[in-house]
Amino acid sequence: MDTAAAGTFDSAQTRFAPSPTGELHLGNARTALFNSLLAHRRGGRFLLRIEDTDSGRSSEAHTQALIEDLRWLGIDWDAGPDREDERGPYRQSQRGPLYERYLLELQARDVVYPCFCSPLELAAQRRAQLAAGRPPRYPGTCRELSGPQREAKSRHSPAPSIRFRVPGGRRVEFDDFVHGPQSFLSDDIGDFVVRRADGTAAFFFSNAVDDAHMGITHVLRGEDHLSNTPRQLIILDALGLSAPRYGHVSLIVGADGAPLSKRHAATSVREYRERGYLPGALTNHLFRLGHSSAEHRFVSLTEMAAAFAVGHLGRAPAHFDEQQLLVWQKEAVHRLTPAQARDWLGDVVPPGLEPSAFTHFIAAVLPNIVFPQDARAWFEIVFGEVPPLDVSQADVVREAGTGYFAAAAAAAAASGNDLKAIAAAVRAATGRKGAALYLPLRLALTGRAHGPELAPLLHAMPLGKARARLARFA
RNA sequence: GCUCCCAUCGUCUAGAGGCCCAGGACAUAGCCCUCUCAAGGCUAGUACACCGGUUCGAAUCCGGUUGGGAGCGCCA
Repeated sequence: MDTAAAGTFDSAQTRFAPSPTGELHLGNARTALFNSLLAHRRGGRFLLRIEDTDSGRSSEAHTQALIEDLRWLGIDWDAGPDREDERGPYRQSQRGPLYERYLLELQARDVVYPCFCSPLELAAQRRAQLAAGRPPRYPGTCRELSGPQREAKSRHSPAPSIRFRVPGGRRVEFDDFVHGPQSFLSDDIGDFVVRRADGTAAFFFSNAVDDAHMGITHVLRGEDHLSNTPRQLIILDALGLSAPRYGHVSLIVGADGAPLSKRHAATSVREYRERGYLPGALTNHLFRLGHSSAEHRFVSLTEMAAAFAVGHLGRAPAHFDEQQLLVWQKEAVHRLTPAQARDWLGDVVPPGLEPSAFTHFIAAVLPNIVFPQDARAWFEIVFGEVPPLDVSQADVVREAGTGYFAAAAAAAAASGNDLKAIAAAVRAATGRKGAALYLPLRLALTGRAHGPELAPLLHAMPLGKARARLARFA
């Protein structure tokens, strides 16, 4: 879309600014991913800023969980709450003095004013406006209070909030790097709160001030912020701070097009992690949600950064399809090294299993499993007990005959667990070939008609165990 | 209600007026390979929401309709 403008994304300073009020949501994870890719694409910096001004809803536990989940995904930041630098602190709860300073400046110029309306009054007004078919906007009750009126109010009202006096009759324009030119009328924007009654800075204010202060050049965020962007532009303008470029990606929706919720699928990174999904599966899926790339292979974050194309960010909502995620999960599983697989499987691995036995086992089984749970059955089959055959399977084995298995067991004893040698011996003894030759072997050895390739599976099996399983039917 | 965003195969998407009776990836189906499943190879089907307009020509531009989404919070 903008090959000419692509250069303007070099050395992008980006950030991910979550609010630690819950688990890392898929949509936020994608935002974090895209921002990190945008920055690391061409020598930029990516920052993590925790927006915890709402002390009631924010918690340090959530902050830690957020950091852990981002790390798990493989996303890394150049500075953040755990890696402070001169532009920090990276927790908004610790940036109060900065906000206060800017607020004082606005106060001195009468750009903001105290609002004594109570939350109850405001809620009632909103309901009334909505009921009357009008936009629910702050009616400006405290906007033009005189000095004495304010003093009178403040005597018998609790602490006021501070509102921004939105100038009338102005057109706010900006060029969204995803959606193109945008234009809003300031008359459609009500005076909004920049400081809560408890003294903390509100989102529009702290978020905009921090972006400017931290040198953020590109803000890539969800489309839910698009129509609020003018407020931040107005704030920045009043403060004389330069605004970043904004880009708004479409939201992720469920299969039915409705906002993604528990009803459709798991919505947090943590849940997928607990269900055994690999980080690469999630990042590869997210990479292609609302973003298109010529890169169709399973790729690393580094490769993603190279292939990330701002001009190919989507404007239409992207459906989250678990079936597609599953494809990446299989791919991610297939790519696991034995050591990584052992970590991934965790306590599904039988305790005390020798590393070399595990390596042989995992080489055989990995192509056939998707989740750790799938490996459990194969551990049992290879190192534990073989499951009983069902009636039709037992028929196949009986039909093969005792001579078949006598030859197989003898070959197993002589050759070790070499499928080639065993199959050759059985073929010589019975003249069987193809499925008639291999299926009874598979059934006797694994108790199942389907499964991983037989040769490597057999190779992973303890020596005496394989022979004994064949001898059962001799 | 007002403001804003969006609309191409099942899904993710390519597509910036002729290169498109629409391309790719994944999924699906069939075939091949094969001891089974998976993998791999080959083949197939499936989409420009609708209605008008502009134009020699529209998926692409304009208007409307419908449908979806967001915002209008002392949430972020």
